[in-house]
Amino acid sequence: MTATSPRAARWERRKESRPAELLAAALELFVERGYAATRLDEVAGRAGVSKGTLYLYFESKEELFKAVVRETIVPLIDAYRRDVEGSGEPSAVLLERFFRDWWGRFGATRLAGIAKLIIAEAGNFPEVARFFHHEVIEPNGAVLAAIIERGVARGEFAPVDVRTAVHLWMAPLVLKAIWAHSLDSLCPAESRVEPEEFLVAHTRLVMASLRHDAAAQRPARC
Amino acid sequence: MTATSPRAARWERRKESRPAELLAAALELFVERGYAATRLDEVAGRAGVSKGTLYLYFESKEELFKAVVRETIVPLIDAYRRDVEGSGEPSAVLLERFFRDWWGRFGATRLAGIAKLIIAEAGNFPEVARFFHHEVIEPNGAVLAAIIERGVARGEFAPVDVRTAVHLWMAPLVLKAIWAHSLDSLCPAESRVEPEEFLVAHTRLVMASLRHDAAAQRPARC
Amino acid sequence: MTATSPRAARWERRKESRPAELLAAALELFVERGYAATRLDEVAGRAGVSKGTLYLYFESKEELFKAVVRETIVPLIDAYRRDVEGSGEPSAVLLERFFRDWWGRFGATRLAGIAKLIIAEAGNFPEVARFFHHEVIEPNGAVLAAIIERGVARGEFAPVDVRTAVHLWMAPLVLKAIWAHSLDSLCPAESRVEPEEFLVAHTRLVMASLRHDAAAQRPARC
Amino acid sequence: MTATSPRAARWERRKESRPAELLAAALELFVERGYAATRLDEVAGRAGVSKGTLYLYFESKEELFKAVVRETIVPLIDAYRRDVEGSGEPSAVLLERFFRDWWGRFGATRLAGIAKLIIAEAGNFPEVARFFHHEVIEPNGAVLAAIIERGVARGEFAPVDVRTAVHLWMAPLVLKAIWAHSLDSLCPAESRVEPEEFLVAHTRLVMASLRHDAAAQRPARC
DNA sequence: GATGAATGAGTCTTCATTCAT
DNA sequence: TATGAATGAAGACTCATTCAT
Repeated sequence: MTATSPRAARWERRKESRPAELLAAALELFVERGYAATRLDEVAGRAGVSKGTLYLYFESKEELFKAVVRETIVPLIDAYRRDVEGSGEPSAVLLERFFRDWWGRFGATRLAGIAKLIIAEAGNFPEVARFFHHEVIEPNGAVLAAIIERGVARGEFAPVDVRTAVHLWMAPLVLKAIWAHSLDSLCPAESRVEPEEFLVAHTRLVMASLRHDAAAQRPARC
Repeated sequence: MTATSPRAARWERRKESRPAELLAAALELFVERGYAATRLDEVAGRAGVSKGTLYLYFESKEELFKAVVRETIVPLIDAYRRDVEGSGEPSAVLLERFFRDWWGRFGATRLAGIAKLIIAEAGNFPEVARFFHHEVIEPNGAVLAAIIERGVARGEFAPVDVRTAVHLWMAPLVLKAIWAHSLDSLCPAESRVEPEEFLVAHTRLVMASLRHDAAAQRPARC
Repeated sequence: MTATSPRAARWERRKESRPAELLAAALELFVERGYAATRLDEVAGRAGVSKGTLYLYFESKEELFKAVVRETIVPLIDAYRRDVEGSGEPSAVLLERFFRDWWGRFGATRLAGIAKLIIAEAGNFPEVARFFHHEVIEPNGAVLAAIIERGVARGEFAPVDVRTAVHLWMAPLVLKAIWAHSLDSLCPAESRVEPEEFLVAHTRLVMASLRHDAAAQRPARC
Repeated sequence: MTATSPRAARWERRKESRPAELLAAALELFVERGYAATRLDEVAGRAGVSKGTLYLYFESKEELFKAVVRETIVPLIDAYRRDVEGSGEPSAVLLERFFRDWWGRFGATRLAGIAKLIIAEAGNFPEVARFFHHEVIEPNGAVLAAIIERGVARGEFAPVDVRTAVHLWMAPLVLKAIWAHSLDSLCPAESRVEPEEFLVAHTRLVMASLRHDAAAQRPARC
């Protein structure tokens, strides 16, 4: 059990030497096809080793799957935790940066694939889903919540229900990230929206709702 | 198994109702476990028939899968199309009703499960994913786009990029719907947000962004 | 058990009412595809009845198979037996007529298909093969043997080993008959020989060997 | 299972020899039972491997079948082609040797089983049947035809219709060969004729027909 | 460590057979 | 009698896992 996360006993990291290529290949295929439809033969093939070699590093397909999730997530989370720090800037700036960072750090990375994978496999691997929720979703939500609370406390934002806001504000980014690993590659390009454009619009949307007069909650002209 | 008739349990002729029962059982399992991890044995079992009976109605597992998607979607879409009509009401009312209807019609129904399933299986069944995109996502987006354009044209809404807005505004509802079929059932209840509450907050968020002064696109206090 | 054949106890005929269409359809398919590859569904379909109806007349696929063999063979054999009678004609005439009759009665009829079928299924249905041997091959050979013996006894034919001659002389006709149900339909027509032509040549071949001077057994010029 | 090596019985690596062992086992069973009635389990069992191992070497049952046909035939044909050469001997000697060689090379070998198999499965595998016709039957017929033509050209044989003669003269040997794989093993030994005896009689029959005076085509005493 | 041939439990699929109608 | 929906045992095929090399 590593020292970084005393919470999840079952999710300890093992040999550091474990070939990253195997995990990378497995990640790609699991994301692309799902757990059951991914064949270890192909994972091995894509990593350039023989099938038997996989078993030198992972006890079973299921352990490989868990390792992929764990090893992909943990470094991201660890790095993330180091970065989230207060500052004297306006909360709106923090918020805007939070969204932009999230996209750069998570939405546009392999974590997005993991998210899709976990949504797909939650029913088959509840424990993995819970791990993901606990290690990724909750901490991330906590950071966003802290920014919101800071903004409200400092009178910068209109008061909101924080828990709801966290869900509501994350959703577009999360869905966009997931989408990139499923339908986007299959659908006509002209119906897609560029991430940057999407990100800007999303930020604008959130910001608009935070203005104090927005709290009046009346749509225009009504 | 379904105790609708007092006849013999083991052997029953029900050609009429069989396909629907099989599709319902298959839908549940496909959504819960994904395509590959769903055993036809179990589908049959859940529908109260033997494995062989499945093959009287569906040529193969893949055909069953496609039928599940098609038969679940088409009636919903058909009903939906009949309902989408103009009116003299303010666009904001239309919009609000659109979101609420969407949730009632799609988000809270089995279509949400299908959506999750298709996201998960897009890589394995690209044509099914395309079908879904073409039959569900696009038409739905078109309706929302029409409402937005109407609002803008009538001067009720501030001008927006319609395509982006459609994606942005649908995302929270869609993700909420998908979530209900994956992580929600596994995660602590206290971290969840009630759909009604979420819907209200979402509507408020969108409405705020539509006020003409919101179009100034400056976050509060900045 | 019918009176016509007291030998084969297990091969008794049953209900006369048994639809001939079923047997005819089954015969065609069994000959064409073999026992295992023939589906009862298709037999029923070709006979224009439902699958269940087959079971009103035959206890199982195997019984159907045996019935096909039995019912096809027995009438032919019965008719055959009535025809084989002595006469004052030269043995060569008898022999020639025997070959021609055999072809007309057997070689060009469905019996040829049965022969092919039994050769193919002998390993799986040894009992059926034995029945065929006993009811068809042996009696037929006996008739030919009688003709040969008559010819030799009357000094018309050079002496031969009767058992060998029977096999040797029947073989071309039998193979030709079998061929008609397997390779002939698939192979280029120009490589085929017309039955009539073949029959004539075969008769000539046999006749040549029966001339007394042929018994010298020296090929030409040697 | 094959006790060639003293190593572990259950687990053995023999990539080199496996295919041949599998083909041999498959040949036996296909010939004995036909295609459909042969279980891959049994093929594997007879070859001393597990079912899955078959699939390391052959993609499917059908491919195995085709491989059996191809691999059994091709070497025989190849060897055969190398042997067929002219000589200064009398054509009658060539002809006699042809029959005897054919029996030794084909009639008494596994090719006879293949022939039976193909006759039985022609309807289900027409392309295999065509392959057999093209690769075996036709070339073999061509060799025999060449001998006949040579004999006629040199005035050694009476003129005959070559195509008919080829069919007619091959038939007894072919049927005898086929018979060995179907009815012969089931029928009383006393009704059988030894191959050697049969071969001699057959040769004699053909030779008799080739004498110039036989060409008169009148049966004895007629 | 690395390999890949071998294994066999598990799935999809077929089809002979049954039986309520 | 006739039907055809339903059954379930059996067979082709897959693939995670093992292990001799």
